[in-house]
Amino acid sequence: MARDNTLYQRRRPLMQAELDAIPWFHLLAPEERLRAADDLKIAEAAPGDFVCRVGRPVTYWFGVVDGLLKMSADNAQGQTMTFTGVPPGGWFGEGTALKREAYRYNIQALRKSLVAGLHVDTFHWLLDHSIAFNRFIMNQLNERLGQFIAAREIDRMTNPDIRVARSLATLFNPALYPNVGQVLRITQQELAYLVGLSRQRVNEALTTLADQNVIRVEYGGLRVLDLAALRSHIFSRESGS
DNA sequence: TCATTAAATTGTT
DNA sequence: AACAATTTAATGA
Repeated sequence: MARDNTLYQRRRPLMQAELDAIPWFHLLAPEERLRAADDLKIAEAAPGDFVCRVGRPVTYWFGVVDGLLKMSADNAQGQTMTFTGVPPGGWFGEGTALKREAYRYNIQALRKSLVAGLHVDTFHWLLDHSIAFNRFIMNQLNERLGQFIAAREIDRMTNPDIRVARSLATLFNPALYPNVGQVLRITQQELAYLVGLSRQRVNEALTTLADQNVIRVEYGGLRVLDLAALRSHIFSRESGS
């Protein structure tokens, strides 16, 4: 498909407000910021557009400025397995960028999104020059490792309510997605795609979670009231057991 | 700014 | 999967 080329064609430099939406940018020293800002590109991705594909050589380290992306991979049986969503403020691909290898997963826009890219060479330059940037990357790798382990656990769970809750918890991870805050812009349909359930079942799970004051359902988004409960609470659909 | 209309999203069967 | 109800976004006076 010619679809992922459009991302290249529409890219442009970032505006100040978009730079402010990059969590690691303000960690840099002035001269490092100049270099980063000079290299950073941004492009709009339409729903279904690929930001990167499995097997392609790494050219950029990507981040979500606005919108919502889906991280997935195809297993040996040819089925698509979704790892996680990437909400605003999330940066990904540092593992493969570090090794200059090929992408190990597909990243696809779930809705119209603004995606920023930092060239791998600049990524390495920042690693060589900024301790703060190194700390950011280290923390990022550590958090994501935890996420992947959690994702495996989620996959083994049968209870849809818990699956939805845990998946939501990863999206509300403040370390990885600092721009999400208390309210995550995501439709129930989009969440259904991420979790692998029907929209109806997701709607039912969200209602249950809302009844327990763990979240609040809003139009076009969700507000988290109790993140710890989202991560760990055992939900019983029956009345007080 | 307000009223009307279309589109998107949600709640329910 | 389909439908109605609700919320938001877009349009134009």
